[in-house]
Formats: sequence, C-alpha cells, structure tokens
Amino acid sequence: MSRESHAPTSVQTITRTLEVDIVLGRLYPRERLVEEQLANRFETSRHVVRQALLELEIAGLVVREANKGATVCEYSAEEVNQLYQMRGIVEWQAAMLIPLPIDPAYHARLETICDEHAAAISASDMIRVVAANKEFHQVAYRLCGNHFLADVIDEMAKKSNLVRFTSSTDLVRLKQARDEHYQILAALKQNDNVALAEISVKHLQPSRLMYLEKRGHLA
Amino acid sequence: MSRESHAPTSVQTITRTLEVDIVLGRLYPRERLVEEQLANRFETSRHVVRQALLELEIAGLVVREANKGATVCEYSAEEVNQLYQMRGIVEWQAAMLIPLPIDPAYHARLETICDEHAAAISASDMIRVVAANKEFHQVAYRLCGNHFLADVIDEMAKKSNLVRFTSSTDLVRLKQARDEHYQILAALKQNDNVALAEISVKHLQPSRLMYLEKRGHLA
DNA sequence: TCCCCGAATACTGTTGACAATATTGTTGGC
DNA sequence: GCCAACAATATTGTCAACAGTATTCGGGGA
Repeated sequence: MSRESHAPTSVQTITRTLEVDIVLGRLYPRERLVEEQLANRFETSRHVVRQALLELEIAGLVVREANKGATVCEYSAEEVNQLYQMRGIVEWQAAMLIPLPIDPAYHARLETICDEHAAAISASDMIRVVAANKEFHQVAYRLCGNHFLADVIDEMAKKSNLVRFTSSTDLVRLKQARDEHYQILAALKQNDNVALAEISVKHLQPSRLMYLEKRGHLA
Repeated sequence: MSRESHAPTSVQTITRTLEVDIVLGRLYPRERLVEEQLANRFETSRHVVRQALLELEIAGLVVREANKGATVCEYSAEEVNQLYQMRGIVEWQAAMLIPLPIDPAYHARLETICDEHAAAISASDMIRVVAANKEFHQVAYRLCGNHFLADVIDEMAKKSNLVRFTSSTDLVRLKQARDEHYQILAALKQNDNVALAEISVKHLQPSRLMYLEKRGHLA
C-alpha cells in the first residue's frame, strides 16, 4: 500500500504472519484477536501488535470495536459477491491495460513462479502454494503500469483470503488454478489482451462459487 | 474504509482535520508533519498523533520514513495520470452498475446536496464546498450497490485531493463542477447509465489537466 | 578556503505503568 | 429459583519518560 516498503519492522512481520494465518484457515472469521496474547506469541510489546491490528483493520481483514478489541472479519454472501464483482472489474481492466508485447524477461520470471507454484502443489506445501500464487499475480498485474490499480487488486485479493481458503484446500481446485496460471502466461506470450482478461476473470470464479455453494447461497 | 464507523475517537478527528488541511491547501506536498507539533496543536499526546499519521500513510496521503518522520505525499506527473486513469475506471464502472431507476427519494437527497454545493460556491465558503462535493459523490456512488467499489472510489478521491486543490480554487472551475453535478443528477433521473458514466468521467478531467498544465507535463 | 569529524540538537521509536471501559461472576432481595 | 445491583476480572486506551537515530552546527587540520 505504501509507496516504498520501508525496512521490514516487527509490525510488518506480525501483519504478514496474521495474514498467512487467515489464508491458511488457522484463524476463523469472528475469532477474537487479543492484544496481549498476540504480544506474547510474537514476543513483543502490545504497542506493535496494536499497530499491526490497526493496519489489518484498514486492510479490511479485521474489525475493531472501541474498547472491545479486534476480531477476524466475516463477509456475508452478499459481500462476497460484491468483492468478487470488484475483483472482476479491476483484474479485467488491468489485463486490458498491459502493454503487449512485454519484455520477454517477464516470460521467464513468470514461468519460474508458475513452476514453483506447481511444485508446491505437488508437494502439498500450502505455505509455498500461497506464496507462489500471490507472487504470480502481483508480478503479472504490475505489468499494467498503473500502481494504483495494481495496489487495489492486491488489496482485494487480500480481502478475498477471508473467504478463499475455507473452501479451496482441495487438490482439484489447486490444479485447476495451476493450469490457469499457465494459460495466463500463454496469453501474455501471444500478446492477446482479451484472452488474458478473460482467463483472469474466469480464474476468479471457482473460489467464489465454492464458497457460496457451501453456504447455500447460490442464486 | 472500515466497515462500520466506530465512535469518532480522537484519532479519527485528527485524520479528518489533516485531510481537510490537505484539501484546502493548508498543507503542501513534501511538508513535514512533526508529531510533537501536531500533539500541541490538537492538545493531545504524541501517541494518538502517531496513530493518525499511520492511518494517513496507509491511506496514501503521507509518506513516513523510519526515524525521519512523516511528510505530505507528493505525486509525480506520471502518478497523477495513473491516479486519474484509475478513477476513470472505477467511476465509470460504478456509474454503469447503478440499478436504474433509483428510489426517487435519492433524487431529492442529491438535489439538496447539489444546491448546498452551489450555495457554498456562491458564498465562496471553501470548507462547505469541499464537504458538499464529497457528500454528493459519496451518496451517488454508493448507489452502485457495491461497497468495495464505492470504498475504492472514495480512497482514490482522497488521494487526488493531494493534487486537486492546488489548482482548482478558481471560480470558473468550481462553477463547471457545480453544473456537472446537476448533469449527473439529470442523467440519474433519465435512467441513462451511459450518459451518467460519461459525465462522471468527464467530470474528472479538468483537475488533472490543470495540474499537468501547471507543471508543464502536458503530452 | 575547503573538508572531515565529533558534539549538540531535534525528532522518532519503544517501553512500562496507569486509567477507562466492557465482560463476567457473585451476592442479596424477592 | 430468578432478577437486579454490585464486585472482580479481562482487555483496551492513554500517558509520560526514556532510548535510539538522523540532521545540523562548529571546530581543527590540510
């Protein structure tokens, strides 16, 4: 979010770790986040935990109530639909804006990340899967050349972590995502913005549908 | 940004006030924001000021460097173009998404705000102008029914305050904006999404162009 | 005169303790 | 046995003092 990532202070570490906890489903929606407990866990003072929680609140991952503390945010089915609609909008636009052809160095870079993602899936190493997935999309969407747009895409992706992993640990879904990444890469190589945009938007659907299905909110 | 606005604590007050200072041009880009000075000004402790500055950093209005403090953010010409491109994207989409016709109660509501905006311009009361302008756009864009989208529009509007008011205090521009608001209202009443989107995007251009002109960066 | 280096200054970053508030548990009246 | 008022606990919010770091200023040497 900030323009230049200043040296990774302890605050950053905590926010990152908590985000990972949320992604991996180690933290559930509505779960309380007590400052002192977190301070013990991260072996730091409550102050830095407080800051981390504030950042997470602004990022939309936790909700804080005055004098009551922070809890992991929970989205309603309606909000999930809105979130994915928003992601569809910004990711489509970003894909269309990427000036093609791109520097071939990015082909190699993205291919490496795709391979790492695939390897992590084979190894069932969820942490690596999540990291590689995140990096792939970040690198790809930065190509649109508009950092405000890329930042918002990132922001929305973070929010959707709240709904995603509760329903997407299964192997079938992961392999599908892996294949779609290679398709995105192919569209980039073929200099086809429209195909790129279509795959990107299509790539979003499964998580949303699985979530809504689980909650019985499919229209 | 947060889902529900919790009781306006002192931190909120400070961030709001500083935002207004930026909008009205009382704070310039690159101007330093010293914690202790602000603490004196707001008659509070450095601690709450710190939190406020953190929020403003995350909102992209100030930049903080470790051990060096916070300064009002400055955007390059390139970034200004990116910012307005982003605003164009999200405001266009929001306008297209508004389900028309809307409840006529909103017609009255928006008209009231338009009139207040016009009155404030006539009175040359910049604080009221800014407030009415902000409210008009907030109310209008909430109509799109997607609060993630509306939030991002808000966020981007805040950022553009950094470039806007340095160049748009002049009466001609203000009156043009006023007229465009009434045009937006008319498009809403006529249930014309496309016209609405076109006017909304057009409404963005003058500030950007004036800024770039001043800096001699017109392509 | 210019440049390097150390002291003084100004500011941010961190800590621990204390105050305010919400929640939970307990007692007494009916 | 049930409810209201009160006490105890848990948790967040605020504060003032201290530590750490960057910048500025002034002196000594070439």
